Amino acid sequence: MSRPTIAGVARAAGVSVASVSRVLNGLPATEEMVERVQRAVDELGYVPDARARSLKVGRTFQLTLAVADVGNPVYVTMMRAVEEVVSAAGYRLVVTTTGPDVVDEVALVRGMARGYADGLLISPLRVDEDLVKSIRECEVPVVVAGNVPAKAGVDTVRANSPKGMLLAVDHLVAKGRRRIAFLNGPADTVPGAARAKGFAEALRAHDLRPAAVAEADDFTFAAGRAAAPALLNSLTSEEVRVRVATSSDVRGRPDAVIAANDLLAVGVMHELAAAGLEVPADVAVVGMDDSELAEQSFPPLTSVNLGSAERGRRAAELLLARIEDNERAPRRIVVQPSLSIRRSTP
Amino acid sequence: MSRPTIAGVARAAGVSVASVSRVLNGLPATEEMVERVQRAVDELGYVPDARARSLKVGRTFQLTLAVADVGNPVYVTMMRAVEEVVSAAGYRLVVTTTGPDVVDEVALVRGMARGYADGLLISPLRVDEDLVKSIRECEVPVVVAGNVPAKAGVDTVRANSPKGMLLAVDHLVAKGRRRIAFLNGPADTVPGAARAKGFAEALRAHDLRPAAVAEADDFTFAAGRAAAPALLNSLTSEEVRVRVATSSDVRGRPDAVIAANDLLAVGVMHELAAAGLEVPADVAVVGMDDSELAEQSFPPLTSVNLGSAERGRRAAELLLARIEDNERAPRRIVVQPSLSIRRSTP
DNA sequence: GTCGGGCTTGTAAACGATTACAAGAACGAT
DNA sequence: ATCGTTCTTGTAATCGTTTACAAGCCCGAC
Repeated sequence: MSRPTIAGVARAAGVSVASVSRVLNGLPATEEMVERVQRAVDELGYVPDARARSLKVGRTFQLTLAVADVGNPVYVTMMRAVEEVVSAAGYRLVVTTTGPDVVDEVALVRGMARGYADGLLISPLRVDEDLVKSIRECEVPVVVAGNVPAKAGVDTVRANSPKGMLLAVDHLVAKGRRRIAFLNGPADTVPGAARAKGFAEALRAHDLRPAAVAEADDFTFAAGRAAAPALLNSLTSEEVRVRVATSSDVRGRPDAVIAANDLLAVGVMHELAAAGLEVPADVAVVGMDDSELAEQSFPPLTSVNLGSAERGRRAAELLLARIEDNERAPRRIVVQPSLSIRRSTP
Repeated sequence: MSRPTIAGVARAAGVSVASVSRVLNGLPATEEMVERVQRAVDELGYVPDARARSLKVGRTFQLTLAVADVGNPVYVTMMRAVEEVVSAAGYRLVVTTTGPDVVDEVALVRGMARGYADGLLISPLRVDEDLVKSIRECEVPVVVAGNVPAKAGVDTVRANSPKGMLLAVDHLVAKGRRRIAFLNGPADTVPGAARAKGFAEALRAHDLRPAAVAEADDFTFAAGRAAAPALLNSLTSEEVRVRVATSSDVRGRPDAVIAANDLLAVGVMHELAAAGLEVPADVAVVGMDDSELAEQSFPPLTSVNLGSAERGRRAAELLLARIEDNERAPRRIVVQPSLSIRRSTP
């Protein structure tokens, strides 16, 4: 009844456990030996126990991908890319969710003792001393998809948010928009900070001033909707000021909104529609991540492709390489963005 | 340099490995013993090896959730629910993707030898003899979120698609729609077959005939868009017929479309917009699954809630119960649907 | 004072694989 | 015929835990 072990197979085949193991691992053996073992294996339906195997060989053949929110479509893109690379290398991918708090991430990395997986690929929203420390001390190789200080000495693959932001602003400006607003996620997150900085720089490069800036509580659709009214209210007060000052065209109601990710952008579009404003005629909207949601949303969302698929792929490759050789110098890869233009911009 | 083992801790604390193990597992020990072990553990930063532990105790404390497509938002809902239940019970959740083919599912179940996880929760798109057989023979408990024959003797949690379909049709009829079309996913899948049947029954219950039926290659957004023209073409030919026949109001261009899931529904909405038709004024659209996408889409999508969160929760509970007691009689739970009305219907 | 009972702790045998090492078989060359 | 080489196979140690069992200790009761 109980599952057969290698000893059972050996007994059934009338050979030693070592021989069974050898046949199963493709080591040289005689025709007849292979034949006998194979028959016994088939007959008993034997499958090697992964636990025992990994205890002995010191590897689990599992890799963990930790993301903050499975509901964020950007992780779908990334996950697909990671999955492809790691499964080609013979690993199983384990996906876990950390939630938005850095303490959860630290706990995950700490608890990531050897034995659960052979490597960890983490995309942290917030980074602090503790997290960096726990990553350095982690017993298994860790690759970060995101931005951690170079001195952490860890492999990283990150996006170039400022450049991406510039692409978005370039595009909007080329289409004649000058009153550009920004809906960020939490500014105390790594991507939030990077995008805030990028937005400011990009506007400066065009000699523009932000039409409005708001900050959502989270990188989610709901938070985007919730924060949008603040953006809309600030529009209103801008409008008031315009009427008083009759200023240049850089004042007045924003004619474009850039959101820090696609979920927020879609949230904004809903609120714009609720306010009776048309996209892109009245207000153009640009998202970031170029996730599947960008093409599914209506109108389809112009979005900055921050290379999530490529980041996933490169990060997975880095992880595999480090598992191979833990002494190699840490690499820091930056993936360049591109812009996917769709109908939410003119 | 290398990771400390329980033997190292024992040496450092000047006690036996058994004592260390006992302290770590909370078995009775003297104050002083606990103290010494604890200090040694802290000092060395010892963490038990999960592999060795699970080899000995025969459990991995991991549960696997296998879904067909991580990009389908319905699985996000389900995954969240499952995660909550299993992590409360002290298990880690491993999510894997099977792809749309039944052979992949069979391979997954077969390869699910004890040692990778303590249980499997699978939501198969297609079910055949082989799959049922592999599930019955699987060494770890398996719970199916979906419909498999009762004779398979396996715990299942499934949705009530026909009832859900009826809710959708009831709603559309109540709003005065009579020319109802249906965009299904592949009819050779379990949900595809159930929904086709449900749609036919629901229309019959209202003495209506289908305005049009089309079948997408997949339950994805892209497949939905690709299949929509077929639906639209059939609309056109219907329209032609109407012009010729001046028939009753059950003929003519569909004034409502029900899609077999939210992704397909959103795909249809895109094509409707491209054809210059307004939702819901010209055509009402109803999706199924009531996933996050339903509220994110524009207009927000009326969708049949097939209870994915509850299904996930119940399935996880069933799995935990079966792990507890593998002899209990298999249960077959059916979760009742409800309708989430949004603005894609009048 | 001795003996039995209850605790605490240590010794050693698992769990199910892989693999170093040694022994045995086969075979060609001298 | 004997020796050495090579190839195959088996024996046993090992990975890092848990846990059954035994041994030792302290204590109170007779």
